[in-house]
Amino acid sequence: MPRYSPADIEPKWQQYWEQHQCFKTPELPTGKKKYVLDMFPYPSGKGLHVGHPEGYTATDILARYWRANGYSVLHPMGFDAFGLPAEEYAIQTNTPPRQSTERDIANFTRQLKMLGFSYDWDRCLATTDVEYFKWTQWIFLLLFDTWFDTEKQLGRPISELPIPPEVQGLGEAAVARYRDEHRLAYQSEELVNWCSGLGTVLANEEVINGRSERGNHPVTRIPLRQWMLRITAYADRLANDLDGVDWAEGIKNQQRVWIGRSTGAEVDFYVGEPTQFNAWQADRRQLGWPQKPDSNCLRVFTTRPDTLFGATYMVVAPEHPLIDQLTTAAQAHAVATYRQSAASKSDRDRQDDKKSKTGVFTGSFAINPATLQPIPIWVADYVLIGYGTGAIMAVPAHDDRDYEFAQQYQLPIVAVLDPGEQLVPEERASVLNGSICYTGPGLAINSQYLDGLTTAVAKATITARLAEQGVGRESVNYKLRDWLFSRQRFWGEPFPILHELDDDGQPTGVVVPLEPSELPLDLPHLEDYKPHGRPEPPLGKAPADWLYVERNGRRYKRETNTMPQWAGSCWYYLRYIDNKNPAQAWDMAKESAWMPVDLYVGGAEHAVLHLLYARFWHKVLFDRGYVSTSEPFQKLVNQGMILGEATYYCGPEEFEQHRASVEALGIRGVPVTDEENRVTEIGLQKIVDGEPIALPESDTLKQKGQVFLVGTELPLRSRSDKMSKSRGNVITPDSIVEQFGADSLRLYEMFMGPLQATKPWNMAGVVGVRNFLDRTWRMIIDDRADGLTLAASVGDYEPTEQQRRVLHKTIKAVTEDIDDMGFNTAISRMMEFVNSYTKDAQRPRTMLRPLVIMLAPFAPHIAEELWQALGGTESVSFQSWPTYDPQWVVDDVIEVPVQIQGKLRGKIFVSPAATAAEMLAAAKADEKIAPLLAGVQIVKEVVVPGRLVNFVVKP
RNA sequence: GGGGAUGUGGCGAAACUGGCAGACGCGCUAGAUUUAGGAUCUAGUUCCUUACGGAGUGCAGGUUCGAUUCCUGUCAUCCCCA
Repeated sequence: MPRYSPADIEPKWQQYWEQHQCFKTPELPTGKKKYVLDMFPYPSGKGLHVGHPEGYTATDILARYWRANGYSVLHPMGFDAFGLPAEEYAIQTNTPPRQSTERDIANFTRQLKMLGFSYDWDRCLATTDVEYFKWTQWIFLLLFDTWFDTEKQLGRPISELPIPPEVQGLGEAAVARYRDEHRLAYQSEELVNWCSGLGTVLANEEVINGRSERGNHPVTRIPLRQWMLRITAYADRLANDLDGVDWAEGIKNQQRVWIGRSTGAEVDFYVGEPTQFNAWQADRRQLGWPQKPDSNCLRVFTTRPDTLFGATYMVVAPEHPLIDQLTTAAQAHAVATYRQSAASKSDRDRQDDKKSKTGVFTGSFAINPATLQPIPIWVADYVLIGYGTGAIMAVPAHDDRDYEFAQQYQLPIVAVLDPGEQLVPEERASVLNGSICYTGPGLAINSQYLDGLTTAVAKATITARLAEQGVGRESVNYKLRDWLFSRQRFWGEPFPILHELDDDGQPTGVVVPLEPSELPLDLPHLEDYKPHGRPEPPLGKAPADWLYVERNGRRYKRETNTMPQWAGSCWYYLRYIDNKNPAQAWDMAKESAWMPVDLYVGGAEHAVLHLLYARFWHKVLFDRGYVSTSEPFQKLVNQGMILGEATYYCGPEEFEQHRASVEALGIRGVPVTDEENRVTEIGLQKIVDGEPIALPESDTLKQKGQVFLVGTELPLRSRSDKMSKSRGNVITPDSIVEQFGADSLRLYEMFMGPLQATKPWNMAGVVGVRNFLDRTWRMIIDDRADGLTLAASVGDYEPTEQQRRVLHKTIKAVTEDIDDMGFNTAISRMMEFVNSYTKDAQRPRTMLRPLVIMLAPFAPHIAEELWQALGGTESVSFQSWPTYDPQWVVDDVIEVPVQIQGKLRGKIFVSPAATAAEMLAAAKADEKIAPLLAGVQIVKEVVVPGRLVNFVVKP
């Protein structure tokens, strides 16, 4: 086998690893352990994208490196296979989803194996495996069986929930209802984005301008019974525990923002009969703050209770339950019309600052508990039912959105805060007379007992005052909402839940969970699982023997919603630990031996949702004693996006100017327009064999620091875009492996730049790393021989000092770089080794072997082949990582720069151990430096041993 | 609009804790060798300048003997959220 031929050696070694079970992980770690995890892929029909192997190669390098350093390494892979795309695809192709999913998984598996990752494939799983989702259902039952003890900040079994005596007195059904209200998994009527065209609810992100992103169907907001998970109960712990994990600050911050904890106050505004106000006030003063507001008041949450005196009107969300009560007969029509129009807008549209605010007056008034003055109540869609209480007190002088709304509808604006010196006098005056809005802190004015207090003190003072009166209390609010956990789709985990039916077949409202022994509950076979335009899920069409269950003489109907795609990915890292266990989700001894995940690598697009949901489940499992750590992922690294190859552009004017000469070259311009349809630049394409292709780099010429189209004066710019089908710039791993080999793909993806950075693909760069592998091959193998023969220059020679230095420096640098995940620089160090050894006519075998061991994590196939050629008998994967000898990583003479006034003027050669005095003497004696120092006064001598000498001089 | 990240040759990038800017790779130039198909080897390659030399890490300042690195301001690009 003379030449390096990845097509021959790669499948050979992949087969070898599989046959010899080289990467089989022990059930329990022996000694030190590392759990190295990739975010598992969604197996789409398109196959692997070059973005996938980027993170997978990084983790594979570390897994192989840690194995070589004596760790037991758990490095598994699986598939996140439930979800809408698979189902849509199945509908389109008229295949059962399980069938198309399994085909896609098979294709992904083939592609992953082709890249030589050292996964323990025996631990592979898919969220759609019945034996897997059995335990997803089991965890759901655990969530159903858990309530959150706010005092102890702990999830506890529902059997331990204290039942208040008044509930106890109402009988068993009331107790059951009370429990249901406190479970972490509960049912509730929620407003959802319902799209009848697609026959499903949509996430907010899938709704644009009141229509579905896919298919442009109208979307309406309707209330629907949904399963919810009480993630908000864990909000504080989810936020606080971020302090203890090693994640990028940016990601932690995104999670904190998403949780969005804010402290403020809840305040009740009286909206009842004005004559009864005094009585209500007296009642409240006596009875205190009620847990649930009575119907005579409107409860708001505000982060700025200090501005209560400036609340000149109120706004309720269009979905607010009190609207009918608040709307007067005269306004009824206007309010009804408004509510209808608001129903078709998404939350996102409603919060859009660019659009003007809309609203209508309800006709009724509330009493401001601070000023005791009546203020009008409006309905407006800039207030969301899902945030806070769905109603606000509007303080137009000190809130931008309230200000804008007040301007639009001529509502009064009263300043209750003096910004003082923080604004210039004219602006300050405008704030005080209400002609501009100020949202910062200041001193309270026009606020009776608050006057003169700072914002912080005023908040505390008024909150305490309201609490005394029983009309307010301090409160914490979160932007995080409870997790809407059900979907009206077929391709998801069925809920292990039964709904009791009465004699007429109607649900009684009693909900019964399945016993764990009844799991798994598999999906039924459905001939027709397509959406039908009504909110009833497709499982409603399941055969009666699946849908209806009888037990203890009662009839039950199964839950027909399914779980969302996120469910399966919330705990897969735990199942890998013990994926074959038929009796439990995982064995706890194994769990505590392997957890936490030491390194988790994946795309930043999952920064918030997946990681937050998984952490939430993990904390519940922790509280209930099933896992040993409170956080699942110790270190998280997000790989950057890989963009398509750079394409060339020029300005529209320049293009027109050179149009004739450009077109003469067979190159055409494609205008690129902005949102307003203006041409911003011209993309360039070359016509080759009648087909337009992106302008190749070889048609460009650099000159005087600029790039021109070759043969013209047309200046070019280059840019890289995201890979997408529509741009036609998608690069597939298959084509790279076919042309260059898996080792080249792995190496290139790591050599491109730092793992976390966004990087453009460049085919020439792949050629570069392939050349490196070719050179490495020729450094060791005789590429003219027929069999696998060592090159003539390789032998059992005594290494030179230079060779030893190169090797030991390389070991040091590569080891340190891998430890910091600096894979690009680790590769460049190995390139330097090869460049150096290629020049030597005698290459000692003992020096080459460590290099091959270091190359193995990056390019495992060629490393195995070279290892064998160098006389290795077992897999290079089992070799210990080389260590360096400190005496060989320092040179005996080093070059040190000599500067005058900080400018490089000469170089001296000294021992690395040279003292400052020796370096100074050598510098002054240097033939370039000496004349420059003659006749000037040396003001200061700066010497950094082993680094540099700098003279500060005065003429 | 808010939050985050990033700006270094023609391109991808490197630079430890403030100490020779551009390692390594691509591309390009010249030469050698060979034409077995992105071949191999050697030398050069930040820009300006014939040279001496000068300038240079988005831009404008600051701190320092010395700044890609620290500070202030500013511009641009990308990502996330709204």
